[in-house]
Amino acid sequence: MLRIAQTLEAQLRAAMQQAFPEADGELNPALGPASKPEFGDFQANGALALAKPLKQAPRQIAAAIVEQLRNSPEFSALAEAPDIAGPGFINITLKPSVLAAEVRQRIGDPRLGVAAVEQAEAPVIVDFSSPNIAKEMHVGHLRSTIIGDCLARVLEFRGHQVLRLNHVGDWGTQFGMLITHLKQVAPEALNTADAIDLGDLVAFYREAKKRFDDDEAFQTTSREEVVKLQGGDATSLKAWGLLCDQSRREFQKIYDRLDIRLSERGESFYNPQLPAVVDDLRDSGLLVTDEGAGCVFLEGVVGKEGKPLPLIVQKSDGGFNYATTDLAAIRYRLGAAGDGAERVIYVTDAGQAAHFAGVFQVAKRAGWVPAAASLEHVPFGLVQGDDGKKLKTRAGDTVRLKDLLDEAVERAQADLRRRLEEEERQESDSFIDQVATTVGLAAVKYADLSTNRITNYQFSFERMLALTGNTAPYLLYAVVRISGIARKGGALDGELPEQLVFEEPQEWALIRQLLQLDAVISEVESDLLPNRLCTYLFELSQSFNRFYDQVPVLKADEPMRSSRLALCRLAADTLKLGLSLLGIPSLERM
RNA sequence: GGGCAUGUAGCUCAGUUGGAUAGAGCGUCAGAUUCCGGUUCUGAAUGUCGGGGGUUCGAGUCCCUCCAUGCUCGCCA
Repeated sequence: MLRIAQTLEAQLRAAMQQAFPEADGELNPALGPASKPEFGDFQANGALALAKPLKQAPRQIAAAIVEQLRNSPEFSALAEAPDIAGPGFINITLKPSVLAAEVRQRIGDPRLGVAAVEQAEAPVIVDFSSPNIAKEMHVGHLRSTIIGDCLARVLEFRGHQVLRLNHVGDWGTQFGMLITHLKQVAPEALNTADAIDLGDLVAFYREAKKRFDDDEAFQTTSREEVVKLQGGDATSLKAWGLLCDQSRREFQKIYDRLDIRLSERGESFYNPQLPAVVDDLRDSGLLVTDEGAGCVFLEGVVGKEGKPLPLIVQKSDGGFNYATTDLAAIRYRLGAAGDGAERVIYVTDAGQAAHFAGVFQVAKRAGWVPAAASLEHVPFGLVQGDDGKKLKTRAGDTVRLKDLLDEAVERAQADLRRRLEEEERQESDSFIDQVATTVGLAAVKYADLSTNRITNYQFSFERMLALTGNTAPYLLYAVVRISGIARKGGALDGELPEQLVFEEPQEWALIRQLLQLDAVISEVESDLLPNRLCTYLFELSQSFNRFYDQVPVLKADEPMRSSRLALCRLAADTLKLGLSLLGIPSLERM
């Protein structure tokens, strides 16, 4: 309905201009969706803002605008006569014939009325997931991976050329630590593939980190090891390559399971560009050496004792750090010699907000950000347990992502088996496996996506797997119900009747909901808030269930039967598309 | 101490450029079922939108202040 909204907006603007030519320039219809169904489809609040400059009562202004609209044949073709309500709202209700025509247009359309961007222009980069090599993926990677994938899917569906980049932590101090430690305790791991398994590697990593924190000599050796690696030392590079390969295969198992596609381009990719980044900063006069480190002092950010806060781009030992890498990445991603992107989206936890603000500022001051390009940090909150604290295992360890997904699927399966028993249903093991896997993983994804990402999020298997409420199972069930109608003889892809006939309020409510899809997707595209899409799909499911409960489909007479089947088809297609944009596959039965 | 974020019903959370009587789910209570999968639907109760001030015709939304919680503050990422 975006197209209709745009048309109405233009008509309202013209009506305002005709009614109040003297107020030209500040006329804004303030058109939005109606705040309640009883107010119609749209409401225009523009009359209220004009009260002061025009020195007239807002209702009087609204009346003058409505008068113009009534005289407009173009407006009358779209909408009923508008109402004036409250202090001066103009309520607009679309004609049933217009809504029915919109429905008809969407049926069978693979894009369901969602426009694609004009041209495949410069790419959009979504930087997400980004685990660290030599570590297992844990609950801390969950949100970035799921949210980033969803945003990428939405942008891709809109027709953007999306680069899904996995900025893995495959470089830096951590490798110095790990390689130094392994040289001493498990040297075979540094020249033989898979000499030790990943679980052990993680344990070694923990030990190395502990030594690094406690032992100054070890710290120095580790730093030297980093410099060797960054300098291209053959032995170090080989060891590094082996560790990366091993981790990469483990990550891929998780990505395959979650159906997530990513192109790996780790921190190491930017290594050759780091000296040039610092040189550029020096040439542009931004670089200051302070306490032996290469710094760019940030504008508008004050640290302790009123001193400006530096962004360190070269450590006093000559090494580079993550700020340097992130700057190199920006330069490469936005630069014509690199990706030439127009928008770069970083999906990382909110704790890094200050870091990105600093890096973005320096990149802009260095002139690496073209006017048309944008850098956006998409922050999200912590995953917390039921106790409101950071999620941990009972033993107090970090929760491995694999274990978390396993448990979700196991719980979904136990729940399914119990229900099958209660209902005395017989299903094959492969059916049970497939449904439990889909439901379990869908529940994890949906629970994460359905809350506003900025706040912390309380993780609860029980809540996310619940069959009622705003959960993945509830949405999946709505799709299953429609499939049920198809199985019982309702050909969903049958010929459309000459005229679609709708007469029940539940049908109109469902139609209005269905026609919101394009507006919701465009909102997610700009605000990068997947929970808006979730809310929409949940409300759509509710509208459908109300319709399903109160309006018979298969038993109805023609032409209502065909019209209702068409609504079912559009509802199923919309739900399936919406779920797929969340990264969730649908089921025929469950 | 500085910066950023958060604070909305018993619980988990929505609330889109400031707009009509602040919403939903869960839970609670009361109902519905000859019917396409009841994993459903209908209805009820529940609020100092953290406190206080301000701007405005109008504030959960913007500004100031205070309180609480979390994150962060120079060589990890």
